[in-house]
Amino acid sequence: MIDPKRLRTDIADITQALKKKRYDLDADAFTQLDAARKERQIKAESLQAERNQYSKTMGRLIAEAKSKGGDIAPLKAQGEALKNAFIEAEQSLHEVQQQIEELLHGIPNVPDGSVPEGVDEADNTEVRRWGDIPEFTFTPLDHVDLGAAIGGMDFDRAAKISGSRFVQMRGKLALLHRALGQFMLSTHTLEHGYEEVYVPFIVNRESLFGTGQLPKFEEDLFKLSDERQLFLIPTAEVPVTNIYRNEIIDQLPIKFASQTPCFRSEAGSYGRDTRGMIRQHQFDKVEMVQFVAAEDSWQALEELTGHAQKILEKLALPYRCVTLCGGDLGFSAAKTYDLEVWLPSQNTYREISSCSNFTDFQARRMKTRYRDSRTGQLEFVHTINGSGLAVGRTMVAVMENYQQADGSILVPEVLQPYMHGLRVID
RNA sequence: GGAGAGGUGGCCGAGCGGCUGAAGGCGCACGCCUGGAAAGUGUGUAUGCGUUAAUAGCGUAUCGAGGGUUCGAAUCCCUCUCUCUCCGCCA
Repeated sequence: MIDPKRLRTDIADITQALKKKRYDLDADAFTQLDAARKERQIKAESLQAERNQYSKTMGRLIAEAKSKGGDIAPLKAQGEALKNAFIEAEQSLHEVQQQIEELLHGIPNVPDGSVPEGVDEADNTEVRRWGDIPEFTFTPLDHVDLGAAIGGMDFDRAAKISGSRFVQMRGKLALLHRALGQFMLSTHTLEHGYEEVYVPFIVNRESLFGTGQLPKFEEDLFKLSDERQLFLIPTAEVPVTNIYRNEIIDQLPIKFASQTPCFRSEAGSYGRDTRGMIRQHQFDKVEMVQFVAAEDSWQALEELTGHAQKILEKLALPYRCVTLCGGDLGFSAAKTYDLEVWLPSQNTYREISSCSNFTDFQARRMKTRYRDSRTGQLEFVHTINGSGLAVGRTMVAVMENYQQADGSILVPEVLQPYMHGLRVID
């Protein structure tokens, strides 16, 4: 959520900045609503003050009236009149407050100045490339064909069990999948200073509101039919970030890493990536989440992106890093780097990690604060998160980049300890 | 699933219709004391919102959440939620 105070004082600047995100802020509507809010709030609060004042003297007045044998009905009637006047003012205040809130909840985070202009992913700007694109003396297969040849990657049976966009794996491929997750988690905890967390995979509306998936993006989520309004997590970002919802953190920074399954309805992407494991309703992901002081978040974003890159580098997978342009940037993010891994079968780079600085946007929604050591004031923390990495897509990348002419797959050296020393999958 | 008990400030814990943003204690901060420290002692110690030049005042809200009764609710009533105890069931 954007700071409403900032919206009052800098609305022109914010409106301009949000254009980059292709969001059209109705500044006049906000200004009018806020003026109405101010007027009504002053009125309601002064009526309430009057009423409080009156109620305080009531005990004495009633006692006096009674001792003189007087009638206390008029005293009560006056109190009642004050109450009714207040209730009316309060209702009218609530109306505007609700409208303002609705507007506020739908405004995306303001993109950072360094975010490039643009409408979609074609306008993302490349920051760096790493690794050499492998050259094959044969025509490389994609992971689906490789999986079929090896055996143990079964989309048909997954469809029978569940439907489209699911996979079932067995044997060495299931092991490879597990090894990848373990390798990532171990690297982040042992080398990058993250603490491992295990979290619920089912969350409530408040948590999804906190990180920004709700109220706008409900159709992307799997919702449980149960009356409690629970949802399957689309990313570990939701439960992990919400660990500190409604709390004051006393020690920053905090760095968490967590492996979870992620569930996405993929509504609106019907024709895209229908083949293979690239776009599934369920996939595993290792997520890194940092809570930092406001002044540290930009550095933390660079650091966290580096941690994700490190995984790709250890796996010797060629990748590039791009800065998302305004139009491609998510609702809650102020800036996002995507890491894209090389996929030989597609002869292109595909997203495998997304690392973002949310500044105080999520913290404001979650009411997650810390005490600034210099001013002693409570401030909203900044949150940063990123995939480190999407396990399913990493598996695709390993299979395709490490394939050999005979259809077997070499196991990257760093994974071998996690795979009982296995060097080749065939 | 059945029966019961409870959620009050950073923590513990009183309060059970007006004088309570909330006793008392612990913790914390600052001062005094001390050669220094401990002990002792004094003072202070929530947050949001509004107004404002102001982190000064003033107003308003908050005692798990939401609703209700009342002139007035932390205190009474209802719903929800979470925690604990006992029984049942169970990975």
